[in-house]
Amino acid sequence: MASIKDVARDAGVSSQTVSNYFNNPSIVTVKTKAKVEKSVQKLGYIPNASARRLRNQRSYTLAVGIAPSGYSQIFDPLLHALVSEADNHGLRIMLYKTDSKTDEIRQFKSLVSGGDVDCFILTDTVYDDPRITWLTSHNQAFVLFGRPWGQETDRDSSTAWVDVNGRLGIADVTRHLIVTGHRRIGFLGWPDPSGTGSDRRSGWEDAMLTAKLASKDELKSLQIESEDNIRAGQLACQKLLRKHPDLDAIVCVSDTLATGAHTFLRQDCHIDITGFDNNSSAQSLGFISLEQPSSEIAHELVRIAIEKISEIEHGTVHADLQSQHVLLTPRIVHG
Amino acid sequence: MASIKDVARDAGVSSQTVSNYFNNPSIVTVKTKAKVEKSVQKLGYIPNASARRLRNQRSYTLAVGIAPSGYSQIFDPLLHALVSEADNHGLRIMLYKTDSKTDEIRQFKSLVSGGDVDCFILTDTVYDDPRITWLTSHNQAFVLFGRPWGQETDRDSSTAWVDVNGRLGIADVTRHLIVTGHRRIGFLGWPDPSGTGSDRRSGWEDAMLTAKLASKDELKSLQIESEDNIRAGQLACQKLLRKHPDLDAIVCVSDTLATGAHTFLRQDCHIDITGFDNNSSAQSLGFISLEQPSSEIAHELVRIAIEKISEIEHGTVHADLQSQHVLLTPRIVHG
DNA sequence: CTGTTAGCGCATTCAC
DNA sequence: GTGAATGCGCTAACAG
Repeated sequence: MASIKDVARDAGVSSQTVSNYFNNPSIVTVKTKAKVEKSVQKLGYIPNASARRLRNQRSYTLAVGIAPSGYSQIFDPLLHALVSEADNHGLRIMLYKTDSKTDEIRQFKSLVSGGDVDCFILTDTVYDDPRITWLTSHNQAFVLFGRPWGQETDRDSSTAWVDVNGRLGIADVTRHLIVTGHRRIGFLGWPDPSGTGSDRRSGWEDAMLTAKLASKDELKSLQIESEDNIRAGQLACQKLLRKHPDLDAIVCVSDTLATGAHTFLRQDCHIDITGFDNNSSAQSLGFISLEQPSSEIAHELVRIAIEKISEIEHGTVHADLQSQHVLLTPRIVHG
Repeated sequence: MASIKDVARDAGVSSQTVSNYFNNPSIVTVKTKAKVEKSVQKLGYIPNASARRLRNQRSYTLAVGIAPSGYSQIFDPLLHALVSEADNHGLRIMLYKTDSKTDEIRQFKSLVSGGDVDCFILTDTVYDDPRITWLTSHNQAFVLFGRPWGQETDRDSSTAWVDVNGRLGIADVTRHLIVTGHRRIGFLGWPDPSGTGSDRRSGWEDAMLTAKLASKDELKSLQIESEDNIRAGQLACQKLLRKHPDLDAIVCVSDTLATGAHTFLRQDCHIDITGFDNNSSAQSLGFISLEQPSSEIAHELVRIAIEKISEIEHGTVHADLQSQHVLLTPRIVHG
């Protein structure tokens, strides 16, 4: 509740000196600094956020959308990492609801006009996403978590994103299976169209082709699609095994499907299963999985957000475009 | 970007009139209202949040803590419901990190002194929680999600909370099993001490004792404890069945454990399983579960938050204490 | 019922 | 290097 004036009075200086102490420390005498420091400590002074925001015309907050479905793209650990990373830079994370893409744009309008948000973090974007169009045309900072899937054009190069290289991750895990003696490796994927799903699947295809463990035609037969839930995973696994009883491993596009496969096969089976996300099921059932590097994702997301905010503030595009398209590698976690 | 002055100029009135249009509409002429309305629409005016916050000394934001562990008490659907409900009342949800209870108090300090937050929503509280002590002594509004477990005293009556009646929910589901012909019903629970876990277990005990399906001693033997993960659930289920091969149903304290039990038993088995939370596993595997009423929880949480903020603002405790201790009933969801 | 005045807390000009 | 003004956008008190 103490204001800058209280500190100034207590320290026997003027309020602007206190302001300088925080915003431009280099121009304050060491002696004065000590006095201010003491008073700040004594009064527990913290600058008032609203006043600072009003004065600087910046909200110091990042907005993250949260979808109605239980399964939003923003997973729990990432949210925490984001809050933590933002905190390191004096930024806050605010949530807004995204019941639909049009509803989301209504939210943008309210948030932006109200000066509530400096930068948006979007998920689940597609090519020609109306949200991207809106934000761009309103000169509003934003970063995507997840590449915008679909036809790519030049115009995308100005759209910053951070994503996880599922293709590489799945290829890594497939290679791991190969070098540990597996030869007949199936794939349990999501139904098309799914950008993320196709990307991950191609990792398995890459590794299999390179290792000459299957022809392109055989790859088609060695994979099966399933909705992302345990029961569907169990059934798909059963179906795949009926077709290929000789499988010695199954790479799954998600931990949910891997859990389905694993629980269908039970312990006594010699078929190895891998998943993606390293959720609690992967840990407890002990199958190999790929962990999304939440901290790094958050780190990059916040870094780019700050860049974008600065770009918009100064009306420049000084940043290296490459550095705003970040592809992170998931880490293999052995059960 | 339009300010209240722009609207005033465009509408040919003073800026106060525009302010009144929003904050005290009853004192504005119908004719004037129309003019203002038109200009607001035309300019897409939205009041600047920071200015309003500074002026009114209110942040219009609720803070929700987010824990580092993947499994925070605040689950995804609740978060969405919270954002949605807050939005209905012109409130925002801000996240802050809670790496530890002491770290959390440091966050409080920063958030409160900075005027960033009007009310906190806490989870995972215990009796004599240092956070509660701090918030209370600093006259700061807060609501708990989840009762503070432990020894209860008078002093708790001023602490508002919203919780889900796990005991009643589990008793309901147990009764459902009984009336559908089950007699030997086991329980798969969490290890003590767990307030929530004990609460839920006692629901099963209630129903079993009332139905005279077991003596108090037998109840002890019909239950088993397990860490909350799938593998542990599988093992505990196995162990329980070895002791009681005649079980015809197992009530589980969580969907995770239910998933463990269900996947251990497989389809062909005649033993029914129930869980708690109605997560995606419950839905896909098709076992009975209890759904947390996220919308209601959010509704009550926000309602009480608003009450608390008003109490603190006016320095009164006008609210009915009963209405600030809300126990909601989970809903049975049949697979 | 409408318009004028003042100030929320801070930070960026300027003189000194 | 420090202190005195000014205004960010808004709204609660007044006066008209």
